[in-house]
Amino acid sequence: MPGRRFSSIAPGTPPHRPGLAAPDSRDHKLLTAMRGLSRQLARFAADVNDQLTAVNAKLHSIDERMTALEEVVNSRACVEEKRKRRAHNPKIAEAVRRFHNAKGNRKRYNPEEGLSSPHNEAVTSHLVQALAESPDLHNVARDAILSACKTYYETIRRNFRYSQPDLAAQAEAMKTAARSRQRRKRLLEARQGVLSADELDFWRGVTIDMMSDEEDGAVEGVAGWIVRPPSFRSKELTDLCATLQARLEANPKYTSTHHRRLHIGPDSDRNPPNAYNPDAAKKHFKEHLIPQRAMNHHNFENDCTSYKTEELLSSPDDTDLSPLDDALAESPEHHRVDNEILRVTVA
DNA sequence: AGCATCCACCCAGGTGTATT
DNA sequence: AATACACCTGGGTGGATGCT
Repeated sequence: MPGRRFSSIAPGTPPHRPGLAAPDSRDHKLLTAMRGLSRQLARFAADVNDQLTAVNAKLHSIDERMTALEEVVNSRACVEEKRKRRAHNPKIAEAVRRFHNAKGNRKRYNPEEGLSSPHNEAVTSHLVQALAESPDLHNVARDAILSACKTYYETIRRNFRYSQPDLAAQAEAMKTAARSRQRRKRLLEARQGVLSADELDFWRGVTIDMMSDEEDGAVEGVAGWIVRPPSFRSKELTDLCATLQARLEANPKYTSTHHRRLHIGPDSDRNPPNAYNPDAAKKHFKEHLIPQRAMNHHNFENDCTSYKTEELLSSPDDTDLSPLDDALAESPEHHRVDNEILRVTVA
């Protein structure tokens, strides 16, 4: 402990000096010394406690920063791993798109034919030839340009397919799914922003799959969101979500800039994610619904496998029932939302 | 200004099929 | 059976736009 000095009254038995003081006086001195020593010990203990608290706080802070750093590094590694298969080169892709759609370009892909049809083969050759001669891409391998052309054809082909009447419902389902996923992502980010230090440990590992769905709806003519919590979420996590949501909505800025959560809907019919961090799953899932597959460390934060296809698999009958109808048809005891708040603020 | 939403696009990965 | 390729699916991203 730097700078700390003990007083000259040393602990221990005072030296025996016969005849210099009466026994009462010696006892008094001894008591005084002991009191002083006791006070010093108390101060010393308090100092040690303070220092330990400071060290613990520092360690906690370092631990949090390390965790955050690990998450960033791991998510980068995950992205790089996933993208190994095809080089991501927006520059080439954009050049292909611009050239293909340029007013002066008369050779364009026909999405009604396959990539290897004579017409589309000719378009590909034309694009590759022209782009390879472009000053911007003169250092780029022809294979990379060819790959970008094929990819762009896929985009055109897909758009064509989704424009067909028989795929309209599927295209709509995809859009709905993407919208829902975006909403859950924003919800997760917003809640992470109001976590307190003592909630961090419990929250660690939560994914967007654990957030409620927010479906478009209306109550008594007021448009907003119908909240549908995941059926597999533990009560503890639901309670924490409620706390965080209340914290968010205590902020007028938040309430004025976010959609209104109108009504408690029935639990979401989304399936639990296929994989999750096993330790986090024990806290975040209902016991009988814990995913069996462990998510590896690399994709822990970002994997959202349960999202895939669930919205697409809903029966046609389901689509006839609006989210509000769903919500109102459900009995009140099933209505559990993140915060149990019915907030209807007329715009 | 900040947020929600839509849209276009990229691209990894899965599946089916033809070829060797 | 192994390989190559075409095609399809769907998650992620960023820009544009409209709303509060």
